[in-house]
Amino acid sequence: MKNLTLKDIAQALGLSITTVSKALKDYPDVSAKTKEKVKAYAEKVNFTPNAYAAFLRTQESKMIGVVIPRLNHYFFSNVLRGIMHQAEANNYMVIVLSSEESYELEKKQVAKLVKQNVDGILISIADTTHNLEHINRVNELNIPLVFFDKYSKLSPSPSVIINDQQAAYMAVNHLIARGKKNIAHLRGPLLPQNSIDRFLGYRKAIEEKKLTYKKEWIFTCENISSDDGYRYTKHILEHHPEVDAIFAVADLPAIGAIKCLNEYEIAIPEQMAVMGFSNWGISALTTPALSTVNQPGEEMGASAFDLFLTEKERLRKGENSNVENIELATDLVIREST
Amino acid sequence: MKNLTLKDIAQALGLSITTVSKALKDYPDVSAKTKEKVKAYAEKVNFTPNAYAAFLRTQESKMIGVVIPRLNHYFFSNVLRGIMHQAEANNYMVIVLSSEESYELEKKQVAKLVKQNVDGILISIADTTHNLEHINRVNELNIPLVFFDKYSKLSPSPSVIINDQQAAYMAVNHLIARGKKNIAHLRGPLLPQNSIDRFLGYRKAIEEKKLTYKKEWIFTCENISSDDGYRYTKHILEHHPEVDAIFAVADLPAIGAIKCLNEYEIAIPEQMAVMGFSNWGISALTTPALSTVNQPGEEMGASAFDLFLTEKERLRKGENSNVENIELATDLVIREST
DNA sequence: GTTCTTAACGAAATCGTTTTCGAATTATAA
DNA sequence: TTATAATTCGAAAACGATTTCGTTAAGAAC
Repeated sequence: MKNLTLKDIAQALGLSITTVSKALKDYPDVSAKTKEKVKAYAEKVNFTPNAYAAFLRTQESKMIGVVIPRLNHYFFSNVLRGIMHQAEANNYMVIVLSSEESYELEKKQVAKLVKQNVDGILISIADTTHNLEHINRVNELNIPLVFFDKYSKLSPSPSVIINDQQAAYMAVNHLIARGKKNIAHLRGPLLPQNSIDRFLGYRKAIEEKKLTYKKEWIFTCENISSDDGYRYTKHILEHHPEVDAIFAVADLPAIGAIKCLNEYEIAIPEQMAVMGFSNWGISALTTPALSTVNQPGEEMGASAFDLFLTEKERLRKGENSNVENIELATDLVIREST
Repeated sequence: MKNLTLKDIAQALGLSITTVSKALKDYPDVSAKTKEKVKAYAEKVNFTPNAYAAFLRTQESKMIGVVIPRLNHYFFSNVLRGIMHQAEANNYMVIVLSSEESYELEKKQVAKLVKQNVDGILISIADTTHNLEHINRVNELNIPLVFFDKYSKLSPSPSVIINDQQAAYMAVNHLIARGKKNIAHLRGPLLPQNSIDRFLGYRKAIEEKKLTYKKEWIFTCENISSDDGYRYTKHILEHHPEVDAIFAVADLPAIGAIKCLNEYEIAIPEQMAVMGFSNWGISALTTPALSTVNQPGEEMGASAFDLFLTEKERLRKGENSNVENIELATDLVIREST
């Protein structure tokens, strides 16, 4: 019942440990006959080599670490799913750690993964991460690192992201096409690139169509929470009655906005349209259902893992080739709120 | 920059590997002076022993495996948070795997964890798990295993759960106290214990207060999805107009119910009250906000990890003492829907 | 001076796998 | 028949930490 070792197989078959090991790895200096015999037996007793012992020789742990800003976050759950699915297909185990959107914790988690000798790190950096020393240290150690979704332009590591600016641009254009003229924006915190890009996409659409752009219509959701959305929407209703649409940096603030509008009995989308971003599972369940931008989470996770594999290969054979940066397509999900 | 070894420290300090190792682990046969010296140096160069090499000797991987039915599930995310927090405090790494509510996949994931030599397994079994051979195999291998939330009465492993029956009983009593007399129940699948218990709590409350109990008012949500809730609520409106309250097995079906009621412009809670179960983050954001039962997710995770530690200790020194089963308290969260 | 304790340290075996390098056997060529 | 090459296998040395069991040296007891 206990986990078997090469030694057990060798004894059972009257071979040496060496030969058994080589047979299982298709070394050319093992006869076809013994290979067959060994493989058949290994299959029968469900043998898999001890990962820890193997690591000691190969220095490959067959584990990757993933650092995400939050665990209970619909989008990141989907990304994780994609990562794990791909990892499984390639015989990797996944260690998931959360930075809780804290730079300090993020540093610790990365250090922990390095100490664990993971073969690579996939990371979506925290909103508060302003310094990339911890990432650079990973690079110096030649450990493959891949960004997904929230990256930093300060590091040359490969990444898989969406074009946030263009996605936001499309979303706001959709509001404009619906006849909205005074569009407020609930933006994200100042640091992360995607919150900047979504804001830029918003402004580009507004300016291109020569609509009113007002600083007073921009609100910063520090926590990207529904509460942020609720509070700012109330403020908009009370102080900026001319606003006829809200574009939020994420679904959660958008849902908070809808909650507020419902309480004030404002007709959605006639009096006020609301647009979210991310397409969380719940966004289809609000009344009215929320229009939003679909982010392909699982696809992003799978791509991130694939990028890790190519990056690992790249590092193995010198630094000649260039790192890859993948941009995934998004699409608008039009529901009842616009 | 590379990860240091005992050898490096030994050379730097002019000691043997043995002494360095023993100094770091406070062996009594090392002088206080050298202990100081070694510890100070190890601290300075940020040394931590290689986990893989250590495993080979001690057979302790300092990793635990967690199997949950779904990744993007608010409640389980919270449980995970609790587990990870406690694991971190005790220097354990966590491998998370999802069974996707499939018995077959659950078996595979457990087998994978065993092959990885995890020190223990925390598991919440899938709705479709009807056979506990895979769990029993883990027990036979003397690997500590702990159930959380969804357990099975067929295995003697320790568990941390809530009293589903009592929680449901309290929830339905609250509906009754609000003057509701014809209460329908959107129950979960037939197999998992907690869906059975919530149903039993519902029936107990109904029968105790001599209210009408009708089989036609019980609906089985196979996927515990919002869609289930939406569909059955529509059915109730069309075929059972006398029903004045709905008690759902979980928040998702309850939110589907609210969505449906809003579309039909049924007044909530006057014409129809709705009660959920779990207190998901979104349940506060619906219009009207959903009343529900709060499940202490993080606490459950932390307790599950603690149970793992005591179970490990129990196994280490023979099977004399009894396994522990912890029951956490729940509480009603009354919002606008009741 | 001899014997015995005790304190402080190290040599070496071990965990299970990988891989290098030789040895042994067989087949081929001269 | 002998020399050479090809084929198939195994011995042994890593990887890095842990732990058993000795060894050495200093001090205590006689």
